[in-house]
Amino acid sequence: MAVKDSRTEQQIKDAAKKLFFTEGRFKATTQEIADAAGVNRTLVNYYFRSRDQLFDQVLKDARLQMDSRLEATADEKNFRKKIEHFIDVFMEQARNYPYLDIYMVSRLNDDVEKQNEILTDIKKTDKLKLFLAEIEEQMKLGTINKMPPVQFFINMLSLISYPQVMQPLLKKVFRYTDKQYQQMLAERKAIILKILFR
Amino acid sequence: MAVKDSRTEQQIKDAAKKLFFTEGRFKATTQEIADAAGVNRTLVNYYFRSRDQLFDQVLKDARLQMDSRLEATADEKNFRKKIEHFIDVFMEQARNYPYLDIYMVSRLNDDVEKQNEILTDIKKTDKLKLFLAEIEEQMKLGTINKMPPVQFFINMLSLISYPQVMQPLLKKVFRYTDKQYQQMLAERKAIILKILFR
DNA sequence: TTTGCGTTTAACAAATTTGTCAAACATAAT
DNA sequence: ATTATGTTTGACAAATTTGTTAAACGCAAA
Repeated sequence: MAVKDSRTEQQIKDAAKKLFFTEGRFKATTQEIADAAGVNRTLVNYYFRSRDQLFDQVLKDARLQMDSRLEATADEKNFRKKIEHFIDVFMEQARNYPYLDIYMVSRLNDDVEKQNEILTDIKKTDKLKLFLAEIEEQMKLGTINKMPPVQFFINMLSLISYPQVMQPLLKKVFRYTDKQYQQMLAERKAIILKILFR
Repeated sequence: MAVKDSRTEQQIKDAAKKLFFTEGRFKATTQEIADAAGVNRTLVNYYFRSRDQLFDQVLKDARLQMDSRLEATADEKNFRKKIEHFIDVFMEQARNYPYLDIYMVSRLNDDVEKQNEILTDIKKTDKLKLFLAEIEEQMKLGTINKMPPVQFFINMLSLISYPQVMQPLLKKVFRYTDKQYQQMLAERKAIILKILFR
């Protein structure tokens, strides 16, 4: 009998993820996704039944990605090294999937009423709680400036992600070539560290 | 004769801007916009000819808004006060139109090829150049940490805007009520100032 | 009142996007 | 070679969204 193989299903999902998360083409149609995957459009229905179900699969992946990112705590005792590791992970993520976060926000805004069930039960993970506690501890130790730990966390996220999300616009504002912008982004790890550690 | 009055045209544009910039409903249809404006859908075509032309008008407004924001330099001699004024302006803007920036990015990503002419000639304004020069000067004076002035500017933008853009998601992650989140945002001016000024 | 002109509306047409289905296809097992 | 099972395709139907048109409407000037 025929083997239930076919990487088509994955190809379609990957194409959708690339369009949404990497290229920020939020209004991509199933036709565009199929084209990007190099397959016939009806295969989207064959494998996912409907456009919405494909989108929900993709959203679910985004959510898992975010969860795992929030859990991405290093087995590093040294706090500064741990933060460095966080920045590396987040920056790499933001480089590959600059629009992942705002895709999720966008989906949240789309429904408003429906409150997409995939995004309902997002919550502080245990690791995140532990991390926030550790941040607070380090503030007491004086390694970093005192503030609500959540603010420290949000600062870190902001400084990493926003320049990636805004890349198309900021490139125009500053008249930067792609190379110049990447160079600027590369400089940021050190700058962010300096900011976070007083 | 009949007066060429009718605030309908403006109502439609305002409704679109609210949906796009304030609510982040990027996939809003003309029907939804008309509903939000409380008018018949065909009036969109009557006043703007086509959906795309309305969207371009809205985009043009966004662009003007951004331009004026980049120009929003205070007649303030004291550098710190000037930065405070900037933060106030940007925070207020981000509060009213949290999705304005990413709407523009989204539009830039939509076309890719076409390179929407409305967003082609965005560039460093003179005021922005002057501001960057002033930032550099202040670094020499030691008021703020040394780094490429553009990085200082981007840090400021990131710390202000990202928490607003990500509000729907971060509210879930941290299990914050709306009130708690607004409280957290309100705390940020002082925190951002502390970060920017060493 | 009537005329003129801009505005609003509903019905309709066109365009775009999504979903269905039956037939063709591929390939491994019989 | 034939069969069985999963995959792919094109043609078609349905749904959604956008655009057009002619008629109705409102109101001020003649």
